[in-house]
Amino acid sequence: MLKKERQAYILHQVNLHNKVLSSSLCIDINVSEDTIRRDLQELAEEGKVIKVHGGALSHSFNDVHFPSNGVYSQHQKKTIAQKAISLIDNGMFVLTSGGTTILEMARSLPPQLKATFISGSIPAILEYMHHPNIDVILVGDRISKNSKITVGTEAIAKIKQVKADICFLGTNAIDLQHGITDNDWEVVQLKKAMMESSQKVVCLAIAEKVNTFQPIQIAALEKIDILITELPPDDPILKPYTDAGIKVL
Amino acid sequence: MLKKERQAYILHQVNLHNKVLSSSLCIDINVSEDTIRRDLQELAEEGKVIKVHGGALSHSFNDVHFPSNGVYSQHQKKTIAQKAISLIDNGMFVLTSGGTTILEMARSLPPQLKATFISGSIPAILEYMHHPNIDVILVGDRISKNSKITVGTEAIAKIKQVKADICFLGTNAIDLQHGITDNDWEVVQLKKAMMESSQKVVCLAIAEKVNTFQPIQIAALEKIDILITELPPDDPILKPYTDAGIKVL
DNA sequence: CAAATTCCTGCACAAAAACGCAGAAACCGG
DNA sequence: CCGGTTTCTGCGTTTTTGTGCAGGAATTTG
Repeated sequence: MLKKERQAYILHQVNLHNKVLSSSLCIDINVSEDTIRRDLQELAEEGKVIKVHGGALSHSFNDVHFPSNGVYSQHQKKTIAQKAISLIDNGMFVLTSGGTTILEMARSLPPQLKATFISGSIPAILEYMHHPNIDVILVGDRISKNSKITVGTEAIAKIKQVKADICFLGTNAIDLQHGITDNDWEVVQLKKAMMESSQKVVCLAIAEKVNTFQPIQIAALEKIDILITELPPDDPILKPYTDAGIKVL
Repeated sequence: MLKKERQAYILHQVNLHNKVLSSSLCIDINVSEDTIRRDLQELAEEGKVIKVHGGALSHSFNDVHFPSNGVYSQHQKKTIAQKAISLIDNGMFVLTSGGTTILEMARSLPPQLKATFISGSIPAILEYMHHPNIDVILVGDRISKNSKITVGTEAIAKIKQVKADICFLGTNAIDLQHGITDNDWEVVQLKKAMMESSQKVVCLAIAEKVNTFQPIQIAALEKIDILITELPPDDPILKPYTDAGIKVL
């Protein structure tokens, strides 16, 4: 990996997460801690980041508010993202839906991962594009402006042509009775197609979405292989899902 | 293998993968590392790539690309954008390529315009998405990270299905002898398809691109209907194009 | 205040760049 | 066809750059 490339990656991470730990960086990129420190020092001299003990901060972080946590339950989503990423191996074909949890996953992908990601979500695609080693396939069709993903028969047809290894669904609602449900007809059609085109189906859901439901059903519980929340797998809330044969992480 | 040939290959690799290692290049092409370095140096001096220790990077890495022209030439591009927009009427189907000039046009679209825009350029799509009255169709396929547009046979096939009213091409080089030319093979294929699918073909080019050429031809001059630059239509530089039957704005 | 990180300095080693040079190929004007 | 020039390429050698490692100093944290 080239020096500039590495620094671009660091900068990207800093701008996304507002902070970065040199320890986690040197695991991600797989270089010595010294190299990371030298990179951070250079970036700091160019005024791109603010160097602090143990890592670096984004410049915008210096300003007023303290946005990272709380508001969008970002911390929980990061936990979920980490678990999800452990399921991805080099060379895989990965289908993803849209949504903020998926976005968090996209941002946290380790840079040395080589895989092919397929999606119709514009924000997710933007993240995948920044990644140095990921091939990106964009599913085309009409764009739904409020969900920022491509929807329509063309998109569904394209997804059906794919045979992906794994599929990650940002989940708006899941419960025992209705399975996974959502409130946008077109998004539901897409997610159905994605599930059919994948060997494994993984649902990402923050705990507050568990045991809630929405008007339209995407699929019954049996169709789900893995469920990921920010809670430990043995949390009592998740027990019924484990009992239903779903692997819970 | 000829020098020019080699450099075109290098450029293509950079445009595809965003980076090249000089070590891998000299294995691929089977020349000494010195030759590669000299090629990279030349390309860097022409501003085609950014040379770094160990290889070269595409411009999209460096945050802002200053195209030899100190001030971004944004003013010229705004002028071009205004002229281009005057060609769009309500209800039209509009095909657009990528590039900064197209982007400037996308930003300047009047909010009451109701039309359908079709493109594979991610930055352009982002602009269209923000527009209140425009329907956006995204052409899907593999994403070229450097040019940030979708490329590949799927994308071309989709474009060929379209019958658009007008097509706007961001133009890298145009001259009397070679017509419009470019340096990325995959982008060239796309632009060709777009021209064939449109009733009218409009080229947007800042004046410094006029009377220059690149290795790969997109189309001869005769295929162009309208040429837009920031200069007044009667500027002597543009006279030969008017004589060739092109409408110049 | 004590333990654990993290940071800095100097150093060593490897990879890549720069430089000068020489042989080979292409070009060109008689 | 030919001798001279230019361009291109590859090979050593030297210089620079990038990276990791070991130690001691500085800092955070409990």
